Amino acid sequence: MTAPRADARRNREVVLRTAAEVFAEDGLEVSLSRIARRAGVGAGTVYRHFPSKEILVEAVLADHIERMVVAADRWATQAAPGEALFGFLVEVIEKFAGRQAFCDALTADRGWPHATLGAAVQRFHEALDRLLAKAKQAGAIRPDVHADDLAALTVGGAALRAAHRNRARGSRVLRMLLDGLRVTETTLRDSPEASRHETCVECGTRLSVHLTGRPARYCGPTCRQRARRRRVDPSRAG
Amino acid sequence: MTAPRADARRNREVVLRTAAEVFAEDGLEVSLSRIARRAGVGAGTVYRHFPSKEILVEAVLADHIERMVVAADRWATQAAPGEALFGFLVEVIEKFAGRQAFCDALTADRGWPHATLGAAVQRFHEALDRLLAKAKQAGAIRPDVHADDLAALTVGGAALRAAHRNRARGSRVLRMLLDGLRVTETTLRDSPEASRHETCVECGTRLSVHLTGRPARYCGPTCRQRARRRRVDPSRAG
Amino acid sequence: MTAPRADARRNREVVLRTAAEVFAEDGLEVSLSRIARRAGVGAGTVYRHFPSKEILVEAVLADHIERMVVAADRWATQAAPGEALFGFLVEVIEKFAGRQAFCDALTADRGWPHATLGAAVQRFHEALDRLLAKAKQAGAIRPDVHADDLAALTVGGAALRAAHRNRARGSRVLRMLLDGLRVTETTLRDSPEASRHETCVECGTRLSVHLTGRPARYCGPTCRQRARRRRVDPSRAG
Amino acid sequence: MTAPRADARRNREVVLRTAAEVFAEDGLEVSLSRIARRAGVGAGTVYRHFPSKEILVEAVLADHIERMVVAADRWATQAAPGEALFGFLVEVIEKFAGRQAFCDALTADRGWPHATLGAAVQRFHEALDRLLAKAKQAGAIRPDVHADDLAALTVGGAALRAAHRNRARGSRVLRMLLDGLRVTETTLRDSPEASRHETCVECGTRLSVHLTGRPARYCGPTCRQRARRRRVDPSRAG
DNA sequence: CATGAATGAGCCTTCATTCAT
DNA sequence: GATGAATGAAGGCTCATTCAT
Repeated sequence: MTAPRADARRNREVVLRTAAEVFAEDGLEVSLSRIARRAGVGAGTVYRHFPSKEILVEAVLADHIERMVVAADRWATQAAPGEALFGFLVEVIEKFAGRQAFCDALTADRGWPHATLGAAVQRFHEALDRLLAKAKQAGAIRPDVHADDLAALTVGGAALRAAHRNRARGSRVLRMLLDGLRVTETTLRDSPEASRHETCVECGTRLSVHLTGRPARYCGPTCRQRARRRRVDPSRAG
Repeated sequence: MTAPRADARRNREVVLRTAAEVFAEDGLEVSLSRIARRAGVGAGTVYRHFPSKEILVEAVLADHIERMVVAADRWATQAAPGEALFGFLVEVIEKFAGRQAFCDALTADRGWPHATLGAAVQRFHEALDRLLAKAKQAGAIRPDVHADDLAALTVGGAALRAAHRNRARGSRVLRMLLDGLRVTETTLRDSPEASRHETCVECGTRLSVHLTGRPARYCGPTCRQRARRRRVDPSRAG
Repeated sequence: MTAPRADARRNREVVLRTAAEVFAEDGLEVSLSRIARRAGVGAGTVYRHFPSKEILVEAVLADHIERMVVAADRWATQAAPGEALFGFLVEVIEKFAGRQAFCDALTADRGWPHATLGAAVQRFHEALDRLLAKAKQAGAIRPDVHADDLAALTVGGAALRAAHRNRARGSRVLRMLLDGLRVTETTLRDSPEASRHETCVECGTRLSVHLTGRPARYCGPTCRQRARRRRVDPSRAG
Repeated sequence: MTAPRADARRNREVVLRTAAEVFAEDGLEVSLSRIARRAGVGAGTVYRHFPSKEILVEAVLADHIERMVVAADRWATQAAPGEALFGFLVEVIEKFAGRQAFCDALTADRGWPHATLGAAVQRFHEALDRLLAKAKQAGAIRPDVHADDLAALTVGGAALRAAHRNRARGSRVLRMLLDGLRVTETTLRDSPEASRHETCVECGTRLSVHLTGRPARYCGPTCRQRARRRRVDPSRAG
């Protein structure tokens, strides 16, 4: 009863790992038979563990995202808050550079019919949020940055890295961009912590200044509501 | 001689426009028959104008890139150098956000067998280069930025914009990143124009400081050679 | 009323000639548009003169076969009976070598839905028959050879010529074969003119010898009937 | 390891046999789906065994040619040299009559991209050569006949048989032709074994007679060289 | 009448999925 | 459980034929 389990589990691992390799090399379009052949198993075996190609794809993506969650926790315990956040972002970007499908998974709201991937993405966002909160507390990052911003930045960074023909310069540009998120005198003055905001805390639109009354934080009810929704149910965000 | 041409040319336009829409919506994988159906023509008509799917894809991509070239020239004549460059970058990013395939085309060196697309990309890079040169002359951007950096930034920016669930915040993050390229006191001090560099002008690696001798500009022979190649033959870049 | 006729007729000729060339070069499978393009006309013009590809094919084949009929008549008037027949056979074989479709037409009973080709083939057989009759009268060919035999020999000869890698040797083999049809002492003894036959005049099966009664000419009622049919209606032959 | 093989091998056989039938009936142009339907399998199954239509075609042709090689060896061991050769020729002709494509394969030098067919044709020629050599030794056939002549004769014979509406008469004509290859007093006088040749041994052109010097065997250096090439490398022949 | 663009059925081929072995 | 053969629905592409210009 336990003996065959070991075999099966190992097969599952092999298929998963092989699929990840092949997807990374040639995209999600590769045929299942190629994956099966490279994994050294029959097509039927793939189907035993992953009832459809879509499920296999999701499993691969979820697996990689879970690894990023693990990495996030590692950074959290092994580096100062600021370094942890930025180190993690760079690690994700490097890992996902050139793997369009993996990036898509990070932000895709819908289209993935099974829950596995959604849950992994959820955990990824939470881990990112934890790193971000600590970095903010430590004053290592602008306080008006959201976790969503970083998730999107991750995707953009990976695309940038993949697009730059010169790896070294790609890294340099990336560092320049990330440095823009660190606290500066200017950003401090603009941050939500300052008593009076010049731009909408939610979308950044410049606010008209009223000398009387409580200083405005949002450009209008739309952004106020949006920020409220996030506070109530962070998963819905947007 | 002109009579049938009118019909045919209009059909060609319709197919091209429809293909662009469908590609943007569902990616390059959509079937030609779907494009044909949506364009209101038969499959054969698509093939009359574009002898293979690959050619159709390239035509769509090249068309969009050419439009960006036109936009670049428009910005060049209608705005101050700094605004022209940044306005153009934002326009490209907004247009290409969510259109992975279009972005791929911008940086793909090879793999597109027909010359049309390659030529369009070439013109795009040249237009970008012209805007960049003027912006540098006007002191509106860090002088250590290359056209390649901006092309990659464009791709990354489009990905970021597409990835951010909140359009407004996506724009804000983007603006933050682009602002990082503008000249600041710090960047001035780091620029190649300064007498002594702290980082490699080519790749940004921190340089060890030697108090004697001519101040180093590169981290080593690799980067020095790379910069030289670019000066000699800008098209090879990298 | 007559002016456009001239144009049209010329176009018909051009298409017919071009089609013949292209069919000979690349087989019957070539697309009509290629023929039209090479003929310098539009596809519609081809269809004006030949309402379907099949009809065009038949027209080409019939045209070539008619030319052979003309050639047959030329040989009949310009050479001695024996030379006329053998010269004609060689000419047909040389012309049709390597043109499978043209050969098929010579013997195909059915499958060509329109009458044009059938009529041409009929005339070809008649012309062949006339040459054969004269040659027999002149004693230049074995008297037990039928027109059908020669038609089939023509097809086989063309195939042989096309199949032999060495043109000169191909011709030699062909000559050997044709010489087999000329009268020899042996064939004379076997001919129907001899009073007693050893083989069936129709199919060549050896006859059992009966010392009494009228000597048999056929191996049985089947062959007797077949010979009779040919005498009554030569076109049905077989 | 052997279990599924049984099914698969049987399917392969069925497809091969069915394809042969259909090709024989309707030519090489028939669609694969028709073959699949008639074989009682799905289109994909055909592709599993024959990765492209071209490969299937070659497999069918090679299969039939190999059978002829087997038949040649059978004749060689079971009949006197002369009968073996002529019996074999008749068998090939009867089998290939009406199967244009099969005949084409026998003489096509190139155009078949995969080696299978070429190898089979090679073996066919070698088998034919062995039969021919023995027949010559036995004095059962004119000594100036080459294997190439017989290959071409085979093709021509098949075409003749297919073209003749009357099977029995077709056979008779064929026999007449083949008899032309047997040794006669006349041919003996013309053969290369005779001390003085009147025609070129290679191509049959009449030779001008020189009373002095060694009697010529070839009409010129071209034919002499050709004969020499054949002696050195029979596969290049031509 | 000529033109050549439009049509759409059909072909070869691939591949996710099922199922007999 | 594993295997890999079988299936059949698309997809890209061609081309005979029709029809607007």
